[in-house]
Amino acid sequence: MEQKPTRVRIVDAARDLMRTVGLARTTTKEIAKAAGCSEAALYKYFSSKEELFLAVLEERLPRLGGLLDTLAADPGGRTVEQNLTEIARQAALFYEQTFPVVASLYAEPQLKQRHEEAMRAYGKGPHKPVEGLTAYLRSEQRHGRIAAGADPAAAAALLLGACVQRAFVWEATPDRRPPDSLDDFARGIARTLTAGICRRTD
Amino acid sequence: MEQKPTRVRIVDAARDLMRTVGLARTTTKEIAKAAGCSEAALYKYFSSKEELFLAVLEERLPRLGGLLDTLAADPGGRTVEQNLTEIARQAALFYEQTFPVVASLYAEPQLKQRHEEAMRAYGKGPHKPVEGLTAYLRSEQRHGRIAAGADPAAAAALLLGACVQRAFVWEATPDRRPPDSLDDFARGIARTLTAGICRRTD
DNA sequence: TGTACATCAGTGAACGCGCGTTCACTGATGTAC
DNA sequence: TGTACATCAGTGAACGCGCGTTCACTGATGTAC
Repeated sequence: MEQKPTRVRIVDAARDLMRTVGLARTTTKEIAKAAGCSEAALYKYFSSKEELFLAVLEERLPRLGGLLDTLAADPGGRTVEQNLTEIARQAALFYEQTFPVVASLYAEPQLKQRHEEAMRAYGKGPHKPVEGLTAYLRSEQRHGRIAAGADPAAAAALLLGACVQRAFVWEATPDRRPPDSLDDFARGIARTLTAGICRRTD
Repeated sequence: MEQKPTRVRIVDAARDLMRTVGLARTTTKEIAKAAGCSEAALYKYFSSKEELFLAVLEERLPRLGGLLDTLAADPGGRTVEQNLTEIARQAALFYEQTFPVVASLYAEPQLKQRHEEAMRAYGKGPHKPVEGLTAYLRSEQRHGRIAAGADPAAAAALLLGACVQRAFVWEATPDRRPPDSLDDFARGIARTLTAGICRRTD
């Protein structure tokens, strides 16, 4: 059985612990134990614990950008509602993975700020999905598949907001699970967003 | 100048530090300094630092329940869109205050879990606003002011999700501020949610 | 083919600091007679 | 009115533990001649 390089094992271990026991309880001792090396080895690859955490954030958090950018360029042969359903699905999965780790940075504002600076330098960040989805909706608007008077930025905030919310609300609940399946959720919000809830006169 | 009771000063100081320097850097020494008492005094009122944090969470976090419950009982003489605009305004303010503190609990899962258990015991929790708003929308639906085929739960998730998202997305941005004013934001999402974004045939 | 040396990934044990917590104490206020 | 004692809010200084970090070291592998 092949053994992964030590650095990879360290970053993986740190990410796993951040997710399971939380940022505050993720100690160098535990990371080393989980990675199967000595604590001293951590400092051969990272100059400090903070640098290790930054590496986790930069190298082990999934992206959401791709899907949105490709859709903005080419909506494919699907309806707007179908596309929004798929976006909601992907976004909900993305935030489910990402949110607990990113949220815990609020406990360490210095780390949070360094992470944000690093993201900015690469043109990433939590505002990118909203901007990407807004761009997609605007392009649909130009093609006439979305009402001319609609507000793409508001629509993007609504859709992605619902996905973020889903990631954090239902954990605090007794059974720790959302009340509906991911597919039902995605279909429901895509449909509601496209149709609106007001009473139709026709 | 009247001096507040020591216990109040301690809890206030802890809350302020949690917000400014973050949960991880909020030490008993700093709390005592900010409250103008000795560290030993903290232990006259709380059996541990964790108990003090729980007191902050239970006694110093604002609620959102009220507005939603009263609206569900009596929508007043306003349109659905007007009510949703006001809800969005209040919710955005609420999450702006609440989110940084609650998010940081992800760094301390044990504290997070104890807090959630305490909330459950009081019938509170982050899912309450969604349920409250869903209830309000359902009552509007019964009164025929919302389309019979609409999905109140999805609509509630969209509206409140956008408010949560607003609280956490724009902090990571270079200027740390949302691109639009609170009023514009609230109006935009309420309008988009009621009207929908799809092209009308009429 | 053997030898002397260099490089490299990783370690065990220690270090010092800052943290949450506790201890023995103080000085002010209340109370019984 | 004075005295002896009890109660109470709060303190200064210390304690011990766990943490991130560093140090001197090892054993394996590569390389020059």
